[in-house]
Amino acid sequence: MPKNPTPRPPGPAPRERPLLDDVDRSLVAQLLRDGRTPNVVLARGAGIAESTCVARVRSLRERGLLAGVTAEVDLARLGLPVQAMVAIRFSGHLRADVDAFAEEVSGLPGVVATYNISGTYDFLVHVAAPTPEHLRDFVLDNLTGRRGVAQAETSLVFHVKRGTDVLAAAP
Amino acid sequence: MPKNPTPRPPGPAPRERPLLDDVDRSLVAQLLRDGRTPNVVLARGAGIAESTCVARVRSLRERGLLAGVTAEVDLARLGLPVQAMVAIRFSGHLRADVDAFAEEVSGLPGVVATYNISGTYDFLVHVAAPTPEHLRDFVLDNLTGRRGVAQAETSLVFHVKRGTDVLAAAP
DNA sequence: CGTGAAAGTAAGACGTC
DNA sequence: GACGTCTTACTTTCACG
Repeated sequence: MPKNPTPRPPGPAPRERPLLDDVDRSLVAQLLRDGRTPNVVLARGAGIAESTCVARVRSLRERGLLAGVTAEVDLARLGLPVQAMVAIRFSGHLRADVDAFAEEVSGLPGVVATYNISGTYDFLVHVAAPTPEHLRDFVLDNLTGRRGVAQAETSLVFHVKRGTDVLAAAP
Repeated sequence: MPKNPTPRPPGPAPRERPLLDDVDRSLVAQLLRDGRTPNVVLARGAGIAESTCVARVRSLRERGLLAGVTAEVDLARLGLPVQAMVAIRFSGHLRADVDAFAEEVSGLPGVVATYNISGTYDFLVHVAAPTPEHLRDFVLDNLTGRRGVAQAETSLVFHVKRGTDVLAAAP
């Protein structure tokens, strides 16, 4: 493992330089639209040679900017037509309880994602279930009853639409 | 285009048969973990021949079970360290306003996803911004001021953890 | 429908500028 | 760092069980 030239002390946002030039930006944008975009197309789109493109993408991966690639599935057609966002509020806010929550809940069947948030609620749990009954059971069995959980408010998710231009907000 | 043997009349959930056998399940699960999993590995994992695997995956795509493949990015490292979930409540609930909301908002820079939900709020907008100031501007400029929007409650997103076993809930 | 083997295509490593 | 070429590995097509 190559050690970083600047060991960057613990801090929130790595805000040194452009960090991403126009080429990187183009590559990330393309891979965001289609994670299986072939290297040739990637290279043409960014205006660089194929071999250079391989190197750039690898660099992006090694620097952690590109985390991974995942398939997008239609949960309804997979037999999970009932989706919900469950807002969770903690009572004691014990550090141990809060920390364990996301970790444990993310591994439960049907959990799409867990959001640790500020405000009225502490967590949002995005779940998918085969039927409303399954959803109810999931909430009662896995969320409401959990240590430290004070309240759970369930909202049905009618539709999810992914953003198409997230990157445009990056400096 | 091959026409469907069963034109399936308008209805909510396609709940005919297994719809997915064990092979399909294995393929989807693998592609969920890594959308770039090579066909060879996919085939071995599912216990089928490579050519069969190609056919199965294509079938899953054509049936709409596999929608697409997208790269996972580290928003913070991309210069968007401030994430928020903005809960939106509508006033009049005009069909036109509600319909247009998700469509338009999803295209705005910084928007990760838009959730149309039931309950106290009508929408959740997941956004990413470079700084808290940018977030504030985004909410005021693009959400609060929008036609039909009565209230917007912003919660910072500290951490997002994707579920690791969504499929296990499928029947 | 599933399979094996051959043809077509893309990805990754190397030497050079 | 970026490039072009070459080797390797993967995907895909096809005739067949």
